[in-house]
Amino acid sequence: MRRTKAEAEETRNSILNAAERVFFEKGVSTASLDDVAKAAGVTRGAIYWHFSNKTDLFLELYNTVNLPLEDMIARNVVQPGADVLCYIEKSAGDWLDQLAGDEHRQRIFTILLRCPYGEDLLPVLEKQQEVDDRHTVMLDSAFDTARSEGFLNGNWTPQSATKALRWMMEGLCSEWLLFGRRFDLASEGKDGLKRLFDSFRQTPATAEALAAS
Amino acid sequence: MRRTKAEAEETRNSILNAAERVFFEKGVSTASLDDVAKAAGVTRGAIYWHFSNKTDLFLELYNTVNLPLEDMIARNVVQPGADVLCYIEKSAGDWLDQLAGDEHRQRIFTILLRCPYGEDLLPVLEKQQEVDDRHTVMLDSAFDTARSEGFLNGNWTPQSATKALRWMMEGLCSEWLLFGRRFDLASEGKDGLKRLFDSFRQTPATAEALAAS
DNA sequence: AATTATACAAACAGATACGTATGTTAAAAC
DNA sequence: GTTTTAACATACGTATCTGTTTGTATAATT
Repeated sequence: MRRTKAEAEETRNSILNAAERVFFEKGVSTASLDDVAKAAGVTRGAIYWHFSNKTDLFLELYNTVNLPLEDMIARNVVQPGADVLCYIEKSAGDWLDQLAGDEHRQRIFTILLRCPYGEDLLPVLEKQQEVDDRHTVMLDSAFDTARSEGFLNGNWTPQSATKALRWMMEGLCSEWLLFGRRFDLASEGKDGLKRLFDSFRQTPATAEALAAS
Repeated sequence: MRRTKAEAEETRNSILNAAERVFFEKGVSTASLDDVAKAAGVTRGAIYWHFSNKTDLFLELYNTVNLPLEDMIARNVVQPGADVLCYIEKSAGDWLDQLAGDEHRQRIFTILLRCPYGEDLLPVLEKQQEVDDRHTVMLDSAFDTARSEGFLNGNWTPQSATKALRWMMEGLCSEWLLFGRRFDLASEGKDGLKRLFDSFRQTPATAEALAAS
């Protein structure tokens, strides 16, 4: 029974939504296409009509959330004049808020964390690395601006600050997502960010006091 | 052809070693018991003799490295008198050295990071959480000693320091293990630890200078 | 109005992978 | 020395899962 174009797009989306839920609950490799089909209320025929196989379905699912992901990073552009460290901190805090409030994003991230990157999903891994690398470069330059403007404490270099921030964010999100969200991501995360950025910062008073001692 | 007890234990170990390699390369869920058997130079009959199924094999594999894991944590006991922060930092650095130098441990950790914790491997996840919780408690008390002895900087609490350290370690190791060991874990990790612990520390001179300002 | 192409469902064939059952050999036990 | 039993290998049946093929009803095309 042929559906209209809009209906077809609707089933395609329902398949993607079902795949997200099923992949999240059972894992990408153990979930079968029949599981996804049943969860979407269709048969495997519909899936094979819209996607070529499970890997393709996973890649399309990844692409649906890929753009907002990169948007998130693009928002990290440095606005001249303002305190760069405050800006980076706020940017990271916003990221946490977004993740904490968006179950869709949470499921996708969890799937990506747990998925077995074996040869066929290699493009996903490479894209992840590419995004991470670009993010690292932007953070590096932002922290370098902070340093040249005298905001960065002496025992941090731009590169070390970038790494510390990235590692902390990664560990924070990993523990929250993989271990059952056992704490408040936004509040505890932003508290940690505040303390870390306080150690990044160097108030003029402190600098003078240290120089005088 | 019945083997002697020592030979049987040998094949059992070879199966565990093969399982470690195969699970690491192909992922736990996609790897078949026949893959493990071929890698070990035996048939599936041998595996089913020594283990009841794949989940059991995985659990046994997990148990073989579980003891050294907990040893690592037990080494974190607080030695009174010495600088507690230095002790924690050295302990974390030692952990990184161990991981960087032990491919066996690297493979196990990677398997644990990527494995799909779905119902049957739930005990593994729970044990991980239990170990993590004990580790957190020990770190909390250690940082609290540091605070009561005046070593901890004012903008860090014992709990926040514990979390920052744990998140940084987790993010550091995750990125190194899951993304192809693209940097030097020991040197970069210990450098990050040094800077983080410098921000934990509060030298008497700094404290006085701050109080005078 | 007849034809065609679309959007699926249903059926089919092939390949694994699993668990078990059975066979086989040599070490232990007696 | 015979029996037993441990330590596997081999063979078997079965349940998925996958990819393809075929069927089919209806929207779109003409």
